[in-house]
Amino acid sequence: MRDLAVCASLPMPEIDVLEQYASSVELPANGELARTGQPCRHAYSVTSGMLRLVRTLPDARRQVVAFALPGHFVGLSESTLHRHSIEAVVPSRVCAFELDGIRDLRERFPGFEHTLLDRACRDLDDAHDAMLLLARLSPLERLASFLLRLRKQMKVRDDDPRIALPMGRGDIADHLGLTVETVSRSFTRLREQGVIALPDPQHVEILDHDALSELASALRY
Amino acid sequence: MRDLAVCASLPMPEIDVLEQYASSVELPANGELARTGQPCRHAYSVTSGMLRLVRTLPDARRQVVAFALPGHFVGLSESTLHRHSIEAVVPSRVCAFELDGIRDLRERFPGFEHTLLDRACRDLDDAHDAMLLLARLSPLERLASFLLRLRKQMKVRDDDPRIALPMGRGDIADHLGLTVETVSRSFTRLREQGVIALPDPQHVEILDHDALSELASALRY
DNA sequence: CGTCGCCTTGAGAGTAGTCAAAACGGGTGG
DNA sequence: CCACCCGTTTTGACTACTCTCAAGGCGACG
Repeated sequence: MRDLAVCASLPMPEIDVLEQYASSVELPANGELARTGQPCRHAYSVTSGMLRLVRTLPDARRQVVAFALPGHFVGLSESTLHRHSIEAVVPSRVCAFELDGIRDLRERFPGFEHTLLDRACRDLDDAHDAMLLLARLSPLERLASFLLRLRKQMKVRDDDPRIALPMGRGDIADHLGLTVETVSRSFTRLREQGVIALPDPQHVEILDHDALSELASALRY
Repeated sequence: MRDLAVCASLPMPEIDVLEQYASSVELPANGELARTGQPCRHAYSVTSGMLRLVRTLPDARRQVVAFALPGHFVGLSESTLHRHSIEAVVPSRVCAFELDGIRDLRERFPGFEHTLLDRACRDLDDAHDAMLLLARLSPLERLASFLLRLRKQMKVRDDDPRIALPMGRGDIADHLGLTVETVSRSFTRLREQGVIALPDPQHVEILDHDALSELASALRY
């Protein structure tokens, strides 16, 4: 509990308070943590695994608004209803906080609010990056940007060229505003150009980091 | 000063404190308030007019991340460098706050932080809406969504069918991830279908609100 | 060994982009 | 008052790219 990133700003006694409102949740792959339209009851901190935030249109068009890795905090919103579903990409563990508790702590402990605001600002910057990506980048550039961002978020050693892709091609497509086919073709093209290797569909190995960065020029991570 | 939306949560004495850090800035049309890459020194509250937040790629591809109307608060970021330019769409007046002052007040007055967090959450929700729009909507749907959102933000009377478009077609295109030509053609198509009227390029009149809402189905404002 | 789901590859169609030119409007100077 | 110029918007013809539809490969699991 005290290892959670959101708690970094809290002194011990406050962590105990927060703990009263917290519960650990185990999710299988594709398990649903929240559904669009439901009232917001909890906010979540990812402990292990990976979540996806998904907005779906009536006609099944889908947008994966973000992937949440361990350390990420999700679920705060101005709205009282969930604006997107929250689902597990792979078996995951999250820490669920009752919003009442969050509110309570926000009021009683300014440093906590401060931490949340910082994170919100970062998420906002990320969302703006994503907007540029979706609006103006080619499929190849989108994929390159995505790979580099994922690599950075995974916090792998700088000299490790391997990236694990826990999510399927469909999730990547719906995150990058493309179709599965185009994502697949883009992977293939990067491989053919010698920029990456694909030992298997869930693993990428960066062969030419400069070329990849060049493609992702728009969004430097 | 005390009319500014960000001050709503502040009691009188605090407003006086904030005022010490504040200065009013007048901007001509297309005037620059901040430039990408510059260190962040101020945050801004829009008093009158309209701002645009712009990210530009080296090869001149542009993305208007957001338009800011009176009441909007812009400039908070995790980063110490501006991630986008801030420019006036039309002659505008803004209230500039030194970030030091903001930081100061954030620490000393929790309610202020709370207000900022709420606004950040709303901005984040908006950005997520924009992502879905950019990733999955057709040009016509994008334009319909844009018009309805703008109308809502302008806070016009519900029965007033007129919408003013202070920004040019280029800005709209770069906001919706399209080209000027496609934006123009989309306007024309909406007009031909009797959904809107275009008394002049800067003014839209909604003739068939239901049809427009239907097109914007994805994003209800 | 066969089935199922996911990923990849292929061929064709449709949509938005590109390039080019014409309309429109506002402002300036004759 | 009119002529001209410039920037913006609109329209048109064509191209190219991504999506769609369809089939084939591959691995996991029973």
